[in-house]
Amino acid sequence: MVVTRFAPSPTGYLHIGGLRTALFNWLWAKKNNGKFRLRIEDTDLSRNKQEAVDAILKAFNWVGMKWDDEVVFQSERFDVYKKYIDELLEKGFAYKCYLTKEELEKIREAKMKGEEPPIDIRKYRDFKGELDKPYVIRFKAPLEGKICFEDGVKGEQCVDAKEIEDFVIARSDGTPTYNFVVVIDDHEMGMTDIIRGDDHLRNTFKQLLVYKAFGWDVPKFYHVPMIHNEKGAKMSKRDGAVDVMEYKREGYLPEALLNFLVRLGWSHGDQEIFSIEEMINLFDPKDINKAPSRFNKEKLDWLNSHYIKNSPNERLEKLLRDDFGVDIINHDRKEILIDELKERVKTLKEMAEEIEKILTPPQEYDEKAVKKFLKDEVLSNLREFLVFLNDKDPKLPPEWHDVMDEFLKLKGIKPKFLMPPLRIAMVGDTKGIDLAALLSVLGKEEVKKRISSLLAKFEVF
RNA sequence: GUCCCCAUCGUCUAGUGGUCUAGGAUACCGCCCUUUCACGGCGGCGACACGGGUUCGAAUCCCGUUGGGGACGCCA
Repeated sequence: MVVTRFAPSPTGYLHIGGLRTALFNWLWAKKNNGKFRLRIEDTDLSRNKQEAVDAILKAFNWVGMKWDDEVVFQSERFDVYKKYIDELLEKGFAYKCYLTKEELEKIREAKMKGEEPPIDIRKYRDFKGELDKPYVIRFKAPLEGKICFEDGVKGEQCVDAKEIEDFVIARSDGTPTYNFVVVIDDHEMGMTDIIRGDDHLRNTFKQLLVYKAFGWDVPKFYHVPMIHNEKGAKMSKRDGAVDVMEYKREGYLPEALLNFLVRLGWSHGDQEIFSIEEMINLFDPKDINKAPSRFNKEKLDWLNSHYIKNSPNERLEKLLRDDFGVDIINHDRKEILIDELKERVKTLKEMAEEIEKILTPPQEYDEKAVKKFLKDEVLSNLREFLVFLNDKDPKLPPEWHDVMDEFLKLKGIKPKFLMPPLRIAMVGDTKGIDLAALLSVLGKEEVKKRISSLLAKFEVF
């Protein structure tokens, strides 16, 4: 059985790049009728935050990716790790290192500058005694040879053993570190396939050594290139929306986000639109690209508008109410309103704004529009239309259309002397949904009110 | 600095030696539809980073250059 996982560290929110990695893992598990598991990597107690965990789980809920079994928290498994660390210590695969933080800092600085470190990081590798000083536990990495593995995306990956240092597996406070616990958990959780960002490629070699030390089977690795920002560099908070939930707040549908993300670094011929079912059926990590890709908001917008168009009105109404505080559930003409709007907006947020704009009487009138369309004779048209409306009772858009037509014929005037001004009276400018639909949504009384308001402001007696 | 990864339209990508005068999508531009703005329809602009090989033949294979990215923690 295929078992995959997503293993975020709780740092505040679910990152958009993390979501794509999670999606790939989830799809692959689903496709193979396997399991997709969640593990919170919170070994660094100083950074552990409960709200962060909640935020991540919430994001998963929003996009509808369900994980199997219970969520594993590494912070609750320290005794397990301790056992394995002791085992490595006993078998001579690991050792206590008494180097101080200051000494380590010097080594690190030298490495970054490309200089020879002043102190050998393996100083205590063969030290037999015990010192009454704080220590970390390091893994004894091989001194020579090559370490290799077959990456499912990038092919065979090798590194010279001397490139891999004796890495820390337990801190001086006894807590275990990432490269160690990942292996323990992936093994105990039965992981068969690991799809993760290629920023982990280097770590894989260290992890391989741990697998080997325990004699465990090594899962299949797939290292997927990162998502870059629109400038081509690693995405960071500076780039705006990196928090998945930000997309919810901005009015994106989860399936649009998922569709967008699945096509970032993965493709299936020319296909652009994928339902969740199609993604599951068609996804295969062997089709993941080797090159990093850039985040591209226009494409996301396009997908989102596609999914909005294809959403049932009822769903849209609920989202509008729950997420944007625009409640039109009881509005008589809500179907017309939603039908009109869903065809033209890119986001739910935009839709909510449009609804507000329509349902709220205009506070002001667009200057340019007024100048262009509200000539004196036009105002008298509006006044006459107001009267004309008295013994009419249009309800649906076609009826409103007929009423306007009739009026135009009766007066012998062109549409532009009635329609744009009418629209200005309704919403304050000349842009928006079909006029007949707009009038229908507002209803005759409101239409009259708004015409009167406009006349009151511009009519000169 | 060291090691590693990558390289097709602005962007996401198809493409695995001949069917490529390189396909799709998005963005952009134009036309049509339309009282308006959008949507939609149609059309257009637009790329194999460069230089060497290999081959009858290269976007596809090899080498180098350039460019971009990543890793180098008692973070994950």
